[in-house]
Amino acid sequence: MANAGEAEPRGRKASKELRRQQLIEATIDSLAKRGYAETTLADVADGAGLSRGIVNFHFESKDNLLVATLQFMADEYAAHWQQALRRAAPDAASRLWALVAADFDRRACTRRKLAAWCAFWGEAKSRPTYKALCSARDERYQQTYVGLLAAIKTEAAYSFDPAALGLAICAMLEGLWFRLMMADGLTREMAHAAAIEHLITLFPKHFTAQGPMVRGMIEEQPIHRN
Amino acid sequence: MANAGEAEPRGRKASKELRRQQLIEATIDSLAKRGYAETTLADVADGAGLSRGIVNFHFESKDNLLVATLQFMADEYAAHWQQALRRAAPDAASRLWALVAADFDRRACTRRKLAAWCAFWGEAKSRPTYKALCSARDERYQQTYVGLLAAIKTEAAYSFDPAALGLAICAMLEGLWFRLMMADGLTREMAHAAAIEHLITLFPKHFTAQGPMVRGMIEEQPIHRN
DNA sequence: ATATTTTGAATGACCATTCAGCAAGTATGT
DNA sequence: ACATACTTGCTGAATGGTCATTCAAAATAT
Repeated sequence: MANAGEAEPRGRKASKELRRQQLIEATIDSLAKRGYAETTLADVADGAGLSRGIVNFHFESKDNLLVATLQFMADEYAAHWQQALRRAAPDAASRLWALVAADFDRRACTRRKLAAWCAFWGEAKSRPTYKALCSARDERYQQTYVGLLAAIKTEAAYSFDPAALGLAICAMLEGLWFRLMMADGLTREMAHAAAIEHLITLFPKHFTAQGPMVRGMIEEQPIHRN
Repeated sequence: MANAGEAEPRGRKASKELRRQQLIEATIDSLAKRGYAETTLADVADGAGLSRGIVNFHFESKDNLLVATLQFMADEYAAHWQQALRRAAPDAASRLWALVAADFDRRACTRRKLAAWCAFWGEAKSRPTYKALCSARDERYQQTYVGLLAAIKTEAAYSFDPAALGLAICAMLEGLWFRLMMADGLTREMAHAAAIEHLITLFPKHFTAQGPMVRGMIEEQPIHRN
């Protein structure tokens, strides 16, 4: 393993781990460009600038490569929103706001990544391995929302059901990602704005267009974030 | 063409149109069971109980069959929600309620259909024909929502942006369909309940758990629908 | 020298598409 | 009624192309 902080060796000296990562990136490219059904090992190898047999050497099979790719994207996504959560102010409103912002962050929400997610989603229903990976991704995420919504509910006189709203909000965020793929005129910023508009309308006591209100400061100055 | 109301002829005498429909249904079955990438003409033909060459005889190519299938599903979906709209009471709240109910209606929202939609969605980004058909489906639907939301807004003192909320609500409904595929414990009824919970929380002056309130009757008895 | 990584041609499986022929129906003539 | 020619729907074996996978040899490391 190369020392952290130093550049990895290139060319032949590339470590096994680096080569695998490189092939995973090429796979995401191919999925985004050609879709799941049209993604071939030849295309992945070409994308990585390597020869035809390389994937089977490092991953044994095409299927392994695809699973590893999905695994990587799921891990990366989880790390991203969990970091956003840690960095947010500790109150529920701020955390909720940060989670939504993370979903439309420039790093997470690229055409390339969305298209790759989309490709896996399409196959997930009929491939138990994909389905399990996608479900695991969603479940923890949704539970986090439900927890935050429950906290928000106790802070003000709302009467919603946190479990139902959590499901609906997660579905909305996923749906917005999806529409970013499908609708041509829709931008990341517009989708984020729609999600925010939604939060504000749902929880007028916690959010304004400027951001979340912090408990104890309600009716005072709203805090602007991001 | 057979007389309306009479049974179509079977076997050899089946009309061209009936045969095409039969093959489209078999295609939806195959997409739902095996996913897009694994759907073969042999599987479709077997599913229809016909021979291997049959699809090329009636549709020229696999691609034509898939486009015809997507077209059929899109038309059917549009007819379904438009009928729900016509049958609803004329006020905006009732119409909105009816649209949401239509999305989770037993006829429209079957595992089979959802899975087939899902299969197409996964490929839509990289296939312009699919993308155009899916987008056309979504656009009119979303515009209908935006119109109803604008009407609701004028009826009461809300301050939301109808365009943004319309987008978000459509995304939520699509996302819920999606989750019905992915999350194992989720039922049609639960998803519908989550969508309703959402409407109630967004527009407390128009909806209760019992249904939409009709203008002029507000603060009186809510009307129960469906 | 030995081990590891990479190459790229060969292999074999799978699958869409083609098409010659068969079967079932329909029209016309006797 | 029957026979004949013609049309249409259907079949399934053959074809050719694409692609994952294998592997012997080559290149590069230690």
